[in-house]
Amino acid sequence: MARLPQYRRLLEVLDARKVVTVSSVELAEAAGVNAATLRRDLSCLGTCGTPGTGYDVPRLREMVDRALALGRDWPVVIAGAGYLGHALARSRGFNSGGLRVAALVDIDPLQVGTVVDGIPVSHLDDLDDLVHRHRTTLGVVATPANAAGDVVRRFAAAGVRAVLNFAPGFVAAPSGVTVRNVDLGAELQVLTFYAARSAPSVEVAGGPPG
Amino acid sequence: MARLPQYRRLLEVLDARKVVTVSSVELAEAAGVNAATLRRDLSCLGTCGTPGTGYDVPRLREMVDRALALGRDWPVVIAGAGYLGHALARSRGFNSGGLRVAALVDIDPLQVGTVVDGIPVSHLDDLDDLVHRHRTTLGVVATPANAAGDVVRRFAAAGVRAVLNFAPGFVAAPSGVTVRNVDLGAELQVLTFYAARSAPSVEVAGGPPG
DNA sequence: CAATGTGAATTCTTTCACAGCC
DNA sequence: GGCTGTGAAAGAATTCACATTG
Repeated sequence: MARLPQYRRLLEVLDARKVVTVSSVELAEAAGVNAATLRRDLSCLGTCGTPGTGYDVPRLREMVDRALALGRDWPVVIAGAGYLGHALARSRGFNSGGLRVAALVDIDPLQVGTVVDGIPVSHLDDLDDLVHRHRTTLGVVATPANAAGDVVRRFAAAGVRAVLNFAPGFVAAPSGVTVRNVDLGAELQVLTFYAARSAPSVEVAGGPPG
Repeated sequence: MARLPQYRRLLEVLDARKVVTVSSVELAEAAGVNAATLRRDLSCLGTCGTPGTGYDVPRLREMVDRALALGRDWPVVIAGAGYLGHALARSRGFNSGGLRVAALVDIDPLQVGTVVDGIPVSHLDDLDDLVHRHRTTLGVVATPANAAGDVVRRFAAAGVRAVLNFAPGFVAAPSGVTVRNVDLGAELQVLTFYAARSAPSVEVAGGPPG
């Protein structure tokens, strides 16, 4: 479910505030979804709430983490050490819940050999080596569009199981690999549509699973 | 439609290659969607293909641009001049088809006054002024999570019609404003789910319009 | 003949509404 | 009384299949 990370973050906040119990209505409102939708989402994780009371925050948080398979170590390799690669490497979302940016690769000689926030930048040609050495199953593409296809294939050949691609344009998934394409420019282009019509609304991006 | 920008990019590529005609099957395959889905998407723009032949690339491209209201000038203001703000300000997706990053704002004294790729970085307090001066209707939030709510409200107060929020956590839309929340960390967390189960597939992110 | 555009069917998602439990 | 979990209804999105058109 694409909404689980959203719930996870809210639970993190509640937990930090020592809130012990939360109802589906409260959590749903904070997440910007319908309460019934939230309850159905959570019911997929097994029975996790108590009727009349609500959800136990630490327990629910743990169940969400288990569903997302967080909690174990998830070393990530990012291809592309430009501004986007830097931003992702330093972001909390890529370095929490077991996720951890283990290495960056690039082809720019000025970048290769530098260290970003404690993470070394290696050459793209070392990708296979790095993936094996760090036991990496997740790759991220933050390169220009024309390099994306090649990089995804390299990730796949190295044995990565899933790739998050930020380069614009559709990249097909090599067999055995899940590829998720996120086009930041496209997100903005969709907004021009709404701004032109000016029909106010709230959206949460996240592709349908399948 | 969230897929129109995807089609737009493919048409751009075909146009550059001087391809004059394309069939729904070809275009759908390149975009990673079903041909019937593509045809229905395009039929919303009005009749634009010729049976027996296919779609005229330049003409279709123009129709997609019109549907997305591209072609006119879309000045964008980005809040947050960290690595992500830099990446977005320089990206082609934010600077094509009429879209144009006109200004950046930050609160860091080290950033304010600098120039990024020809775009000046001003102080957050000048946001209202900048939005009016550039006639901005689109805002982008690339700040830390704790600042996002405040910045969105500032954008709204300044009269922006739509905001793209990259800060994690749901930000509710002030009345009259469309807010699109994109959480890059969440995209990666969803991939852990697939990597753990290792069921290969391709996904294209993009929230359902609502 | 080849390929669009679209009713009809299918599938997926969201929401309602309420039985059951605390 | 309040709230969860879920069957059933409603609503969207996708896909099929074909009449229609160049």
